[in-house]
Amino acid sequence: MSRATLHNRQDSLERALQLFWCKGFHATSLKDLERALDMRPGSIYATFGSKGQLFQEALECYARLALVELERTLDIHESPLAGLAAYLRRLGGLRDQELPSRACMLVKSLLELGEREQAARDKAEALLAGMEARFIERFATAQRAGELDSQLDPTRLGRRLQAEVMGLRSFAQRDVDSAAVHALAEDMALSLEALRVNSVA
Amino acid sequence: MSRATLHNRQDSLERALQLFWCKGFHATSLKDLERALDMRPGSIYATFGSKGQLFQEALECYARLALVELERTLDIHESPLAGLAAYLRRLGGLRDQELPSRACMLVKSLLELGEREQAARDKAEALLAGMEARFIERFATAQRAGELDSQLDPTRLGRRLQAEVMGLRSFAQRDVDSAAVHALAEDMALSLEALRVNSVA
DNA sequence: AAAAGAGCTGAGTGATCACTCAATGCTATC
DNA sequence: GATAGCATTGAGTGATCACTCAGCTCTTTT
Repeated sequence: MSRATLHNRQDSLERALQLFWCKGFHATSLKDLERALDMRPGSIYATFGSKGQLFQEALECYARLALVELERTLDIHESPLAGLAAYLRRLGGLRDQELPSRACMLVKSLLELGEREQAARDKAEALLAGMEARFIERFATAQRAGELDSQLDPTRLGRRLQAEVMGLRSFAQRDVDSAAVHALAEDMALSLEALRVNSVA
Repeated sequence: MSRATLHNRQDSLERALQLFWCKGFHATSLKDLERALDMRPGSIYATFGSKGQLFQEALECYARLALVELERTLDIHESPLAGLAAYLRRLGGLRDQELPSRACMLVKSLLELGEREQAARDKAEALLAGMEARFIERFATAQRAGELDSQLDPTRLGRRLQAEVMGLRSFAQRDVDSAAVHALAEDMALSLEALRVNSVA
């Protein structure tokens, strides 16, 4: 019966993600979205409901991709601590990649959104909590594996790491050269590796 | 001859700063500013030129206040490293104060502004570079005072500290309780103090 | 080929955006 | 009290905002 959809939903979502990640919520207009998705307003609203709902879906899509990326990096390292350090070093290459923004979209949203966009704000908040939880989990694993002093608190370490990532990525958004970002990531990775029990060296 | 000005310029600027810091550039409308400054559009434009120029002045005002605050904290500590650690610990109390935002306005601006607001973006960029320079300077002083290993690079340490502050303040913007922010700041302060040569402990 | 049901279109909605300017208000000087 | 001159006003500018919906197009079913 029905007409076939012209646009793939996931593909449209990823295009919207690029835009929102790059320009933020407020600076992205429906005109921008129409252009990027090659869709007319009616189709956008029929598919995604509203600009706010589309943004929230984009946030979820972003966090999903970010988590996959994190997981992939962690998986190729047997040692939990080495995996987390590798994740930091990967972020050191932020300025070398072609990305919509060097900064984390969740942090951008957390800082940009106000009470009027409460739902999206809550979504960003929740997704950040999810990332934090993953970090904490990994530190707990490291502790069970004996890589980490049993007196250290995985929760504090996880939050610390999240703050480091937030700082690293915000710093990378500055107009600094690639080497400075690499050096910063390296310093952070070294600090993290210094937590290893048999590396008091 | 002329009529006396009704509004104190600096006072108006600080009101605008509150608004911009809280809501960001895009989400702050002229209606909001008219209300907060108790000025009609004509007066605002006669005094500040445009929304963008007013924002830039607010950025400068913010950075001036932030630098004074940093300087005050550094001044009451003889040891450069102790001063920087105290600055971090002060930021640990972010959630306990009544502020427009826990996050740094310069970082918020850096993440929010795009090419269309290039001038304000450049301003935020420059002011962040100024803060970084102050951090680096202090690490260099610590090194000359023998508090810091001569092999360490004050520039890298300064950038690292700026990234830590960015991360701490962004993290504080999350919906976490005050204790978590205090703990995070404490952990960062301890890391910084661990750089002291005679504290290998 | 007709009908039915879905997706798509794009001109148009009222609201709000940043901003302007002719008129007016106020004060200091003569 | 008249004049000069800057500060202030606020209704109004065109542009853009997010969003709607009646009509159309396309595909499948009968």
